[in-house]
Amino acid sequence: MFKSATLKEVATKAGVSYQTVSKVINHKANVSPETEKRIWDAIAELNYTPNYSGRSLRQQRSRTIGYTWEPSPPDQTNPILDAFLQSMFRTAEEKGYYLLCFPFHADDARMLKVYAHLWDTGRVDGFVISRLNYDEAIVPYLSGRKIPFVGFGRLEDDNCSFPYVDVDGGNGVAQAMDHLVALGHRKIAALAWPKDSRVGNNRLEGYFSGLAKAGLQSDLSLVVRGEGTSEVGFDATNYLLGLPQEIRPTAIVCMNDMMAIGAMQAIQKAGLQVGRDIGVTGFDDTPTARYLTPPLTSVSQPIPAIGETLVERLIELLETGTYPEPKCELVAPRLEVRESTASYVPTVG
Amino acid sequence: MFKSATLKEVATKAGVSYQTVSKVINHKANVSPETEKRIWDAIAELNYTPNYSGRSLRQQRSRTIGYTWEPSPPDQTNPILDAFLQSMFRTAEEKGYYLLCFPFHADDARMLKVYAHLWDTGRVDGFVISRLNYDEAIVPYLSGRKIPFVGFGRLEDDNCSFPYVDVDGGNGVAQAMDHLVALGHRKIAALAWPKDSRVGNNRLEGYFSGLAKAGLQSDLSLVVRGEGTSEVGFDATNYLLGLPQEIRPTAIVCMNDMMAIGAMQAIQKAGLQVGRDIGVTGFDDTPTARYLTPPLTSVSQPIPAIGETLVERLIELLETGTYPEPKCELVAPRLEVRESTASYVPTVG
DNA sequence: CCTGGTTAAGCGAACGTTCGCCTTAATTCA
DNA sequence: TGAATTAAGGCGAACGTTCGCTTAACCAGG
Repeated sequence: MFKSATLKEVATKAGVSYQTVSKVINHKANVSPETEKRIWDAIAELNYTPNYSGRSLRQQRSRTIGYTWEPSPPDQTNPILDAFLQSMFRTAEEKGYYLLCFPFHADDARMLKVYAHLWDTGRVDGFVISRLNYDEAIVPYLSGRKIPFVGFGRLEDDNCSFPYVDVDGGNGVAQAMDHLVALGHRKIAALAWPKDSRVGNNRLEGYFSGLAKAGLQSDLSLVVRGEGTSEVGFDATNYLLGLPQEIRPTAIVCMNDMMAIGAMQAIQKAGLQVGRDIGVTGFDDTPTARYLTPPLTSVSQPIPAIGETLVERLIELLETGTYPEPKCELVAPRLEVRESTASYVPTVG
Repeated sequence: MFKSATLKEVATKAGVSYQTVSKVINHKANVSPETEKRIWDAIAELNYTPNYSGRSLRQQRSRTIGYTWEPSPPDQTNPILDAFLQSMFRTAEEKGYYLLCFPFHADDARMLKVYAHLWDTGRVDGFVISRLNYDEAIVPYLSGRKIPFVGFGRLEDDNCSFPYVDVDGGNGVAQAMDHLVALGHRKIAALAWPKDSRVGNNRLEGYFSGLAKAGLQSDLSLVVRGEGTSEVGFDATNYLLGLPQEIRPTAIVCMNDMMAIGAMQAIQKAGLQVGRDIGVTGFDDTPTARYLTPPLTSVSQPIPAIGETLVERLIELLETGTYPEPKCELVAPRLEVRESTASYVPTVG
């Protein structure tokens, strides 16, 4: 391992004290132009790079951000992970920071220990956290210890007690509802997540507000809940298709793409055509959504922008000590209309 | 920001010098049992955690591993990313290391600068690299500077010039070929990647070796190349289905799942049944593979084991300075047989 | 000729460790 | 009894920075 040159070696070469070199590098110097040039020349010649450990020891900061996430189950792919991570890495690097990624542990106590260790050792200056759900233990822990963090997602009924950026899932689903209503649909079902999912409930609100806005009655027999898998979507849709004609839905709004995929399979298996006979919308705009037959209309989240915002805000918090305004932000997703909701022919009922 | 206690505070509390505390922590001490107990008690009471910067400054090592990867294009999902990262994080943590993840830059020179910066500043002790292709600039760079690294994947014709773990893609495709031949297929096509893809060519070798093993002639008009997207798979399959009956393939071996998906769509659009009329195999065993209709037979890579091995080897290299044996390793993938290759009825030709 | 203000740079100290050598007192052995 | 050995722990130094105070030289104004 070849060590890089140190301040002292640069100083010797330039004929100044090493502290002066430090000042020049940090643009805090009061030096003559000639001296400064000599110093910069020496730096270039020796290929000097400031040592990270020395710097962070002195400054008491690591310029490192910690992040972990709950891995997808082996039978699913996290469609946003790659873009989310890259956007955070890029933003951080631009500001001289890097991300330290650490493993997820399902055991809360174990997980908290890892957060604590990274902080106590001074390996990180703060955290980005995601997968916020009702029972999140990490938020009170970090808040209580005054450890800086920003969240991707918020807690239930949280009145902005910590800085976060979240997708307005309700808004997204409401957009899907508006779209379906405009196409002429009047009986619309929802495939929802279990009741203990905060994200799921938030999205589902858009379903009800969409109904209300269109002046439609909500019928709870048209709301089916389950884990967001394609099997659940398949089974739930079979159930919906078996309902009596007068209440059978002409469109199905799904809280994620996996359930939408299952719904489409069930519809096709029943001999119906997705889009013309029954409209289907998803949520996430998974990369595969556009390759399904027919391509799936889905709500798309601005993931790269979110990653960027999160990191920017955290760094600002770290460097100024105050929360940037607005402390909490809700960003609107966008509906990507495709053929799974095209060419619906309303029957005058 | 509450600082953790320091060695000195612990020492004061225990009534010894702070260097002695350090020795106790590092199990290098010659101290009486009573003193040791006093020290451990003080450590527990003050909740002391060794400072990371101080330690790495002194030891001249960061216990940090750098990793970056080429992000998937926005219309695709990297099916192995999540599992690969988590397996590396876990293994590293067990050994007291963490991963520093940094952004990918398409510009080689820019990318090299980031690697150099992370190394020169002492932020990382070594790297894991992936996406090895013919023109990989990073391998000679790191080798030349004697910077420790291990690779996921190897270079063309590389006689183990650096430590790596790679999937034996040819073996995987050969398994698929054996399977198809056993089912009675005699005319088998391949959907391959562009010629400049090392990974793609490696997989394709399994196609030719599979043909040879079965004593079948290879027909280059049955090998279609293109970017590994579902569109390419779709178009290529349409072409194959249009071939005259005597050479038209009864099975299609695809070098990834995306092309297999396109192939299945083209087959279904032509009114044929995947599995019974034409067999299709993929590669990657994407989580969605099992949810396609019909479920896709695909070659599955032991990703978590690879991540684990890579990190273990790198750490061993870092700590001992020598390459662990075997320096280079090729692991065999496994064929997951599903319905896309089921119930084929060979017609006596 | 002295004062006070710049300008340019030096210097000591500190951040929290680890490492190797040194000291002290007690013990052992001939 | 005196020298050699051992156990237990102290001490100085170093890793590479940054920070704040001091200093030396120079200059203009009274």
